[in-house]
Amino acid sequence: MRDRQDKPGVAARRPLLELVLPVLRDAIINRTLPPGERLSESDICARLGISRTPLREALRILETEGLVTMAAGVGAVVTPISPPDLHDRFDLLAGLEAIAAARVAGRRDPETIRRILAIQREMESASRQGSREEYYKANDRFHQTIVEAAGNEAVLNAHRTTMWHVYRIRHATNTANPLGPEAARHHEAIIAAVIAGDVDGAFVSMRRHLEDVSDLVLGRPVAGWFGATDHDAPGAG
Amino acid sequence: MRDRQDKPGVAARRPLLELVLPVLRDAIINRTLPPGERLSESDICARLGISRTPLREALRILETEGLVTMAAGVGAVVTPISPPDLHDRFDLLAGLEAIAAARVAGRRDPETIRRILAIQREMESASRQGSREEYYKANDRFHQTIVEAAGNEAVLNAHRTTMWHVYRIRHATNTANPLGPEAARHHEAIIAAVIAGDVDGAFVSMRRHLEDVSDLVLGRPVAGWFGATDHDAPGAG
DNA sequence: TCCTATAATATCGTATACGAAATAGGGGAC
DNA sequence: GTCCCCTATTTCGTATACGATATTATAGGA
Repeated sequence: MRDRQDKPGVAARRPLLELVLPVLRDAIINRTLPPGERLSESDICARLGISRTPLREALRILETEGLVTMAAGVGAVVTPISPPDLHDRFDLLAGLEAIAAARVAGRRDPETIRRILAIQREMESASRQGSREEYYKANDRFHQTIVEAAGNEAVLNAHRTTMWHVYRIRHATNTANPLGPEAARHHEAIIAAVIAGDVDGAFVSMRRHLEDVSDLVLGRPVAGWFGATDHDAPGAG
Repeated sequence: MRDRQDKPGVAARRPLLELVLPVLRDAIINRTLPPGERLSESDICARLGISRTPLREALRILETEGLVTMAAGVGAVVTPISPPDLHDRFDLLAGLEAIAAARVAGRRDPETIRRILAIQREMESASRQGSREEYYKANDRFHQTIVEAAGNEAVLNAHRTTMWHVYRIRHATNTANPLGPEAARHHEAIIAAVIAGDVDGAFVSMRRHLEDVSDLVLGRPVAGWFGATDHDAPGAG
């Protein structure tokens, strides 16, 4: 624990919170800490080699982000996954990306458009080659690029937080849902609106696209969604 | 400090955090703690009669909400007000309420429509009587009702957090900007779309309305906006 | 007079300690 | 055999303590 930089020269003064928070967050997102898992403070402290003070600050932040649920006197739990909650978050995502798309359309920044078109070509290429992995990565970049290009910190933050919740169910949906050609057509509509500077068009087409994705993803529940309960353990039934 | 409920009967077990967080948040929103104010932990602890442990948890939450800015080793500061940041947040607000309006339009719940129309009449009445106070209150209810009626927890949360930032500049804008007749016309368009079940129409008209409000509010900076700095003290210049 | 370096002070980050509530386990009554 | 109650242990909420860093004040020199 005492192995922080002894030289306070360049990059010293890193609160343990900043070390611990991403670790916990990543563990929750990638299901190392599965939904419903009880988070014993002493256990985590021992595992991470820190005291409870910075850990509790991290838990409070995760609670604010919705990744952890805390009950007074009882403790912290990795927020269980609930389809209604996810539906709400996808809706929120639609609003966030719609605003971003509208802004990008309003700007018509050539560099941004160039980048989006390049990603579009990557998606087409991946689609032709049947490379699902590449396709999904490019798809992520497509959305991420638009949100970043909007240049709105508040939207970007809300988007990031929302995506953490989406990522948490990715492992179950990525392979399950072949959201290929429809998505490509939607993307074309969005891109066309952006290039044309059609603000309302970009706004509406992005919302519609994400609502379709939401229906596609949430309309097909996958085993394991409800988190670690005893009666749907892997291999059971 | 030892005056918590001795009877653990009904509503015991209230962490100090839950007591302190709203107090600090309200103080920031209503400018009892003005933008830029340094938040000395020991001072606040003494004033509130608590120890630093729950206070720091509250500060971390406020930091996540964007109301407080913390620098490692330096401490907490009430986040200064910045027009670009506010612009971003108004944009976010537009996306959130647009999604809410779209959902409300999709539902066409009679009770919700009835309520919205009632608020609309209140606004007209207040407008005729020139009662600015009543008008603004009804206006708040109009937006709040739509967001709540959407029934989306994620959107509601994001909206609440965003509104805290908006409230913080209310005192400066409420009296300064006569957003009367234009807003009324916008509201009519939104209501019409909701009643007609026109999802896209509600989505777009709500966004447009809030962008106009944003331009109106942020296009006219008011003294005091940049918070407590020495060189723009009241009466100066 | 202004700048710099050094020392004193205040404040932060983290660890630990303590009281209280919740949970778990065992024994007894029905 | 089942249910309930009581006790023991764990875990949480909060306070306090300590080392380290940032800030401020002070004194010296240019």
